[in-house]
Amino acid sequence: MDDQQRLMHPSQGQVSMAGVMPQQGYDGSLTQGDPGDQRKQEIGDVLQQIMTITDQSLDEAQARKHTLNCHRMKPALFNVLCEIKEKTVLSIRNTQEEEPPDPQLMRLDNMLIAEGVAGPEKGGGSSAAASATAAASGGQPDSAIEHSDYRAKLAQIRQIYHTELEKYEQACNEFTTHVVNLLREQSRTRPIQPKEIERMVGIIRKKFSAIEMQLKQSTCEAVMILRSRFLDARRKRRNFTKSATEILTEYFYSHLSNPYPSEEVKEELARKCGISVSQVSNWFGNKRIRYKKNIGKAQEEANLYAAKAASAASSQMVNNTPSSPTGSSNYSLPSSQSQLGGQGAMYMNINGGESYPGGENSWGLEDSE
DNA sequence: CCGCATGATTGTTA
DNA sequence: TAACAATCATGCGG
Repeated sequence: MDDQQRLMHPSQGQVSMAGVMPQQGYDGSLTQGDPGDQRKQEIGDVLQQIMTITDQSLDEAQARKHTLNCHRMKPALFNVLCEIKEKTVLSIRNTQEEEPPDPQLMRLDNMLIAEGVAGPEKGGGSSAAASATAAASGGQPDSAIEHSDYRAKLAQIRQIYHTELEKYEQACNEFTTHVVNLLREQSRTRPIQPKEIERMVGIIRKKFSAIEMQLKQSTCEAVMILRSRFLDARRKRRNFTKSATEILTEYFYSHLSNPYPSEEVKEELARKCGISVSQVSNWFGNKRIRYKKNIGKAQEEANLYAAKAASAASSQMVNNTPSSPTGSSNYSLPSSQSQLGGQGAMYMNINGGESYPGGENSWGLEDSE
């Protein structure tokens, strides 16, 4: 409050000087003997009273203001103040310019809107979380819980953000109204142009928008942390179900010569396993690389699935191995599982103990199916 | 709690 | 652009 009052007083010092010194007498007389001195004294007193107004209690000030306003010299003095003001205000006017919107603020705004914190409500608070759960549960049952959890937290952030924003807004309005009223009140004693009030309002708004920006910034941070905690799948990695892993592994080993499922197959596998296509792609990517890295270890697993494939295929197999066109993809197993026909056998490809899966021609060029 | 398994991400490459 | 390779970060059994 005091700040604002003082802010609006910069001209007072000048006024007291400029108003008194030249002594633009109302009767034209300049520095004359007694009458001039007396007038000078009077003006000095009036100015002194104006200056001390803010230091006084309200009642006292009110009374003094009243006497000041009724003072016979008030109108004249007021005119002088206006004149001086006119000169000084010009310089103020030039200094204030419309600055472009802060890019930082725009970035924050955009992000908040993108995250659904600011801007139009996406479905409406808690019900949004519920509907999101319902929608997601069709596809990925596991992540649906995470998702709704995330939504709930986001809604929480959103609520806090809006509450705070509202608070600021209210405080800003209250403060602005207060200051405007104060200035209006003061404008009876000293010259205050509407433009100045506007400017003051602008200053207040700017201050409050700076606070708002801080709020936005911390909200953004909170959202980022939330995201990293909930949406970064790495943090919430879940192993696939046993059956899913089994399906994938089985496919992998039964297509070991070319473990690159097509998009359609990936979709099929994804559907069977209850995971996404990209997860299937990830899985095969990981599997291929890890198989290559450690064939020795993979052999155990390979044999297992080979046995499975064999038993599954045995019903259809009569005599010959169904697919052994060249030596390319079917390698015979060293010992115990030697007669595991079909594709199951080829993962035992032994090429000098080197860990490369297709020997001289690594994966991809030949397909067993 | 440690170490390995494993799903996901990131950067590079052909 | 998909695959690869390296790496991250969590899951989980001992």
